[in-house]
Amino acid sequence: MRPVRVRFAPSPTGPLHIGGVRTALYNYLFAKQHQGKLLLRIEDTDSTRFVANAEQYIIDAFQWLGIPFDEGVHIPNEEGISYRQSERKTLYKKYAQELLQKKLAYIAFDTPEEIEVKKHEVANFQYDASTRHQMKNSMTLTDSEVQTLINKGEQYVIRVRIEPGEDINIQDLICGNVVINTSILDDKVLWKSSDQLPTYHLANVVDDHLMNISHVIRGSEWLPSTPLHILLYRYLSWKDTMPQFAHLPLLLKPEGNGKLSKRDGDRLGFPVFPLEWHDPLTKEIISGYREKGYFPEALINFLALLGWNPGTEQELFSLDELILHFSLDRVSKSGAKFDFEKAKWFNHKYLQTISNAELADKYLRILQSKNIVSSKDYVEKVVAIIKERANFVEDFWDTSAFFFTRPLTYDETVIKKRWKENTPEQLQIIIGLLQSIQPYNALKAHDAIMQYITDNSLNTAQIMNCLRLCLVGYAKGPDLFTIIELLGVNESVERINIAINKIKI
RNA sequence: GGUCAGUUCGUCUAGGGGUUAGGACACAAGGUUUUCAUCCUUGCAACAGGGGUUCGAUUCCCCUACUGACUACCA
Repeated sequence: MRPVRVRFAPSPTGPLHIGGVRTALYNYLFAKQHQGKLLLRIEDTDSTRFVANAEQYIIDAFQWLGIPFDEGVHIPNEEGISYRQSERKTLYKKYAQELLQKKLAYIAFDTPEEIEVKKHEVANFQYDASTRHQMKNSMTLTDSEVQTLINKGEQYVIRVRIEPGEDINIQDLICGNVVINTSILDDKVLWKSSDQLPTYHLANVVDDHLMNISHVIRGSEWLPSTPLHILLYRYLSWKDTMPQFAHLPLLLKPEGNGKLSKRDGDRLGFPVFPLEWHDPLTKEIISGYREKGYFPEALINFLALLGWNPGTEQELFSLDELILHFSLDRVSKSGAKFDFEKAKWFNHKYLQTISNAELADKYLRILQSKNIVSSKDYVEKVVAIIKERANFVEDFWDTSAFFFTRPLTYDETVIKKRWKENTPEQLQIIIGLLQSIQPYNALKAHDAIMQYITDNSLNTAQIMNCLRLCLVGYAKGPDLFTIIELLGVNESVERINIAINKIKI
């Protein structure tokens, strides 16, 4: 079997879409599984849609995701090969010429406007074998007429010549056998004189051939144009080394129907891009998974299972496990709706596996931005008891702010329910208990307070909730005795005193 | 309009001629807890419709419906 070489070939027209991330991921998994190579090629043959930051964004995104490429636009190589199509433009013309010589392509002078007119005149007009004789091209003009027009500086395109009536068989690794008849194909433009650039179809086939691509794994929107690509491989006498195709199902909107699009994310409140995108033109900032607090491993795990499954009940996979288990024949044929809740669950699972030290470092940065000074040791202890209730590091503050700042208000409903006339004096006794325990820790505090409650036949829930109210400000959160320990005796006592003074019934 | 493809719980999916159609997310209930979460347990919930083939179809075939992609000098 020939060495596996696959590519991810985005067009730098904007931020990398999450569907593109999945396509790249599947390419990566497939490549690694077969000890193959993954290439990053930039398909920037449409100068009109070029967006300045897009290429760097794509590179940064994969850097963050931890998907490395073996070759690509961002990786220097000794041969001086460019992986950017705009820099390979001279290459493509040669192959267009070859097709011209073989009479498998022809020159056409019809302007876009003229074709537009034709489309209005003729219903379902298509530039193909049935109509090309009515048009202005090298099949209707003589060689000298063509030459004259070119000499005059007339712009032209090179169109592939497709003859009708042939069934083209696509042996797709995911979709199976798909047959498309050439009669429905049109004579696609391969190359344009105006900018000296090829269109996607020519550039893609030429590059895949020259780069020795063994498998083309791409979105299923390409399936309909695959017959053209197959024809091109044949026309250029590359049929023997034609890559195998695998067309991935689309990612769909979470609600309703249709392809997941950029606007869905903002409308529904979740990102559709890996990283935050700063639009150079509109100055708009669109959120990304990284900024929302997703771990790249969690996003990858989630994406991997969206359209593929191992056939077992395992759902949590490391990247290495994905490489081991991934296979194209277990990729589903139907589109998958994007389930944001499940993505959060994956992140929750990953969060639990990360060390307290590492999480503390992340949390420390958030605390810093809130001008809170704290020791790493303390933050680590806080993280240890709150991480299980969080999906994101960004959730930490909401559930643990009281570890760093004193409560400013006290939950009214808790006061109403739990705060009695004699509560202050009970709390005074608890202050005494806290000040007397040696050593000062959660266990000792627990024993002392529970002893006090049982000795005096008090209502546990009432005492505990009032105490929590003093320390936290509301009636939820982690184990109260752990809070007492972490806060320390002085802070705990201070907070109780403040609360006794502030809370009036 | 044409071509191609797809359709199993709300969502992601497993399964496949005979199954109580399995799992996960979400949701609900119960347990645990001083509280809120977590966690555990349980529950809820699906083969698009119609024809065949067959002893038997969700599974195979056909039709219909629906959905999607494509139908650019965009990728």
